[in-house]
Amino acid sequence: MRMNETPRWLTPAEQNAWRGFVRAQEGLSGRVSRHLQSDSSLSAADYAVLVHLADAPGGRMRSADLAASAGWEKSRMSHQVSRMVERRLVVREGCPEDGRGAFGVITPEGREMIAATAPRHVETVRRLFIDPLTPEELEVLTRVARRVLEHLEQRPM
Amino acid sequence: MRMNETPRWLTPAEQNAWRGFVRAQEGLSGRVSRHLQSDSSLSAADYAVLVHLADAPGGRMRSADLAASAGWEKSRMSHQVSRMVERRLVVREGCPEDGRGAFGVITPEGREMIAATAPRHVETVRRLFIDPLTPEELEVLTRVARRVLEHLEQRPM
DNA sequence: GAAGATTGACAAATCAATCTTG
DNA sequence: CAAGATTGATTTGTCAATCTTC
Repeated sequence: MRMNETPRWLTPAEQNAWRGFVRAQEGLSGRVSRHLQSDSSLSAADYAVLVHLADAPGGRMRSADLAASAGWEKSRMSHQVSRMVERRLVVREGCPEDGRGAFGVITPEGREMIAATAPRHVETVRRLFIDPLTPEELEVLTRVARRVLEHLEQRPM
Repeated sequence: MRMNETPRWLTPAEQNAWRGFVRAQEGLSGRVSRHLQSDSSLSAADYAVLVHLADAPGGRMRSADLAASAGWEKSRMSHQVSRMVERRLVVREGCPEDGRGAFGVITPEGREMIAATAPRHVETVRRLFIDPLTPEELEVLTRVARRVLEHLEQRPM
């Protein structure tokens, strides 16, 4: 358990990177969510689900795929979809080939909602995230994100 | 309201940057939280509060400062502190100069907790976040985070 | 019994409303 | 009545347990 080794503390620069990274994303997501909510009564979670479904062929996806595409736990997606079903943004349908499977399917109301919301949402993201950064910074960020995500996937738990 | 302008959609590269940024941070924070939780029964939020208090003179901070230092809403911090008071990690104390004010003060138990937890936590952050990135990337990330945060602060709401 | 998915109980975050002192 | 802070109601997320089909 290596209890008696001196830990390698983070340098101030490393701390700034870590805390800044976390806080910048939390701040951004929070702000974007509030804009979304007040413009459209959609949460960021609602929006994410609708985007993925709208892009999918037939407006439908298997639960597990939908969860994976958003990077969420299955149970989180299931709760989310349940709430969206109540608001008629989505419906559930069984899977003919595999009786265990289930589809989430976007409704016409869901499509209307996202069509009406997307333009302002995109503007918000552009204004708060894209605009203040240079193209090079965006590129680095993309690389970094990909690397971090791959690294996480390689390490189970 | 500019309803009939065609919105400037995000390019694929811009989408990747935005989604990647959000997902990388969510993935990282989630993983780090779970490590923390299983190692120590502290949540990431608990840890953040304890770190700030432990660093502060007298192990104490005014509620508003504590909230600001974590970048949280006051009410979130208040709920968080209440839960931590129940677990004896923190106590509340009144402010002599200003009767409205309140301090959060770390307890000896709180200090023990964080001292015991910090080494493994730091290792986790290093392994998952610092190690897979180059120093240049960390630097860019820090700059980007600072810029984004400043940009957010300038725009109220 | 394992895969696919949902449920229920609980913990945490958000928002508006409230309380108290200046 | 404004500032500092907390509370309560509601929504959202997490974890373990369950249900059903393969």
